[in-house]
Amino acid sequence: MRAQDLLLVTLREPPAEAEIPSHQWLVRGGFIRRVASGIYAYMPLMWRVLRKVEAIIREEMDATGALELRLPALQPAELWRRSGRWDTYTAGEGIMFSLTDRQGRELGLGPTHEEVVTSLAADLIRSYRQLPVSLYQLQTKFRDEIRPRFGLMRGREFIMKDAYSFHADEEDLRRYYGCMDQAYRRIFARCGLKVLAVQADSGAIGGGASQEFMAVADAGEDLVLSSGDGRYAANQERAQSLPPPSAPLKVTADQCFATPGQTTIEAVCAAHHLDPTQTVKVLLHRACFADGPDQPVLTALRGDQEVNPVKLTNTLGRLLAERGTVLALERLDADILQDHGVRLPVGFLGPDLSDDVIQGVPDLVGGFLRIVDSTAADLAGFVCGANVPDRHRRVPGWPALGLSLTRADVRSAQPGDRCCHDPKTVLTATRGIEVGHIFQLGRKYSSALAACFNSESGDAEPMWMGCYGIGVSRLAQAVVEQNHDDNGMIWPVSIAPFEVVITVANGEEQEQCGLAEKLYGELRAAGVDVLLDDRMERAGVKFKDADLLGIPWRVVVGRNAARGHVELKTRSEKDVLDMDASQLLPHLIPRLQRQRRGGLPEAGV
RNA sequence: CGGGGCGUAGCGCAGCUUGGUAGCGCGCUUGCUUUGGGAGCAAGAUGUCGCAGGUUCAAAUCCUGUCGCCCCGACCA
Repeated sequence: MRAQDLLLVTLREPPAEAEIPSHQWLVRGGFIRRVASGIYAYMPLMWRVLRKVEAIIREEMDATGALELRLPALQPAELWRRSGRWDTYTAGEGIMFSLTDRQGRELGLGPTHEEVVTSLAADLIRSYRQLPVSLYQLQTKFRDEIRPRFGLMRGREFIMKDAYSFHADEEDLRRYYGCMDQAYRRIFARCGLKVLAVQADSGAIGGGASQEFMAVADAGEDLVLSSGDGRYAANQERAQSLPPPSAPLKVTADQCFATPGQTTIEAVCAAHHLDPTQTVKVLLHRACFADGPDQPVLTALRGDQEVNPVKLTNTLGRLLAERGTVLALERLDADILQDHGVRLPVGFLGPDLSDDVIQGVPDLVGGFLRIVDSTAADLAGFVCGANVPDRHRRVPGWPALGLSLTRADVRSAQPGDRCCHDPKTVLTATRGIEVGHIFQLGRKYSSALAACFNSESGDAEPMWMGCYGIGVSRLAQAVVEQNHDDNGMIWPVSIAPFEVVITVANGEEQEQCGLAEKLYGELRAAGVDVLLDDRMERAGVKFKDADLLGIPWRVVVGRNAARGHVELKTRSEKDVLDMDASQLLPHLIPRLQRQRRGGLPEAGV
């Protein structure tokens, strides 16, 4: 490709819309252009990168025996009603774009494809002899994100590789899940991406075990907690740890005491010589369901701990399984309660807060579901609010409160906490970009959509399913986020838009042009992805652009062209190698061949 | 949706407080010079000042509404 023909438009200044480096560089380099919020055009350079990423994914997926296909983006509501996800995905907090056609039929633009693929599997798979089957596609997905952000990182339209596997039993599902784990590690390594595999929450997709692949980056939206010994890593949403030990507190009698204006744990502790681990704090939430009024929830935690909303939501989903999926978990807003005549002694709440206080609040039904985190439940004696303004209470132990409580782990693990597997190591925090997520779905979708097969014994059984996603466009941007400097992007050879750029220092010098053309032809003949910068620009402009675009190898045909010499330089190193033009290919080709393998260990070298 | 901010030339911005000829830098076009790290000089083109109402002799500027976008919080590849 010649730069003349590339419609190369680079920007000298970072665009105002871009916040993080990878977004700025991609826009400045002319790789992407914003069309609307969260909607981007992939320009020719970006498209070349994406196609290379997709090729790597195809190779590795095919190697696991998966079959590529293409499912429709436009999907009937009926299918989603059968899995029970239509309402949760379109109503209120829903993430699916939906529409009605001219006959009044409801349709959705696919944010994911479990329903479609499962119903196909139900149609096609009759016998255990056909299993296992793994299907995948590379496709544009649509999600009505509340807040699109960071260019391709969180778009409303993005490219995703999604795969779905079907198995006769759980053991085979586990086996294939392990295969996918390995395939994913190879894919990311080949793309030059540093990732952490971490235990994850399954979220709206549901199911059993799941693992996320996190590209390490400060701009990442997720917090990963990992142990120094490499034996444990988890998304904070899911992470478990040993809480710091509590300071013992001897409470001989149940008694109230005055805490005027002391509405925070810190204030109470400071005024009464207490440690936060000797206190219990209370949080009030409402859990929203599709089928009616909200469930009030009271959560008690040890004073030094923070609630983990994901864990709490999951706990509520289990306890209230008959009400379906928890659509949302919201803090009970004291101001709103006050509008309905409910006066809460905020700052002085205790676990035994009476159900009476919320009677008459619209959209709330019944009394509190009371959850106590293990950190609080383990306290023998503690201090908590007395449910009366300006008063707290010493409690000799939970039996003294006479409550019906559900014990659960709903606290957030924190960096610095001791690890469960080895109390001598502590958790440290890393930020990460979720580039892949693999799930063992189990039989949730196959049961709902009657995707059954006849087993060896002749019984009809729902298939065991797994699903496996990679954010393709997000991955490409994550690579830039991990690989850039003050001058621009630094692509790994394996997914670079071009492997080599030939920069003609002075386009008016016949000798330079002639030699550059000759090398361009030779490199192309050798199967190298090469860009010839033949633009009528000054050398400085071409050097700046070559750096900005991040092409890994640069050949400069300049002042030494007269004696048949060229310069070879990599994007990431400063050193320049001056060599006879005839040496260029013998020197470059073997190195390129190695680098095309990405970060994989070299075989047979 | 809640909170904060911004819409002025292709890009980045000033002008708005105090209403009166729409500006700067980069980019673009032409010419000359220059030619190894975003060149210099000269000449030039480019705007329904987001949109709609209102106030006014007069609105980019003041008022009302509306749309779009960005940032901080709850969702996800």
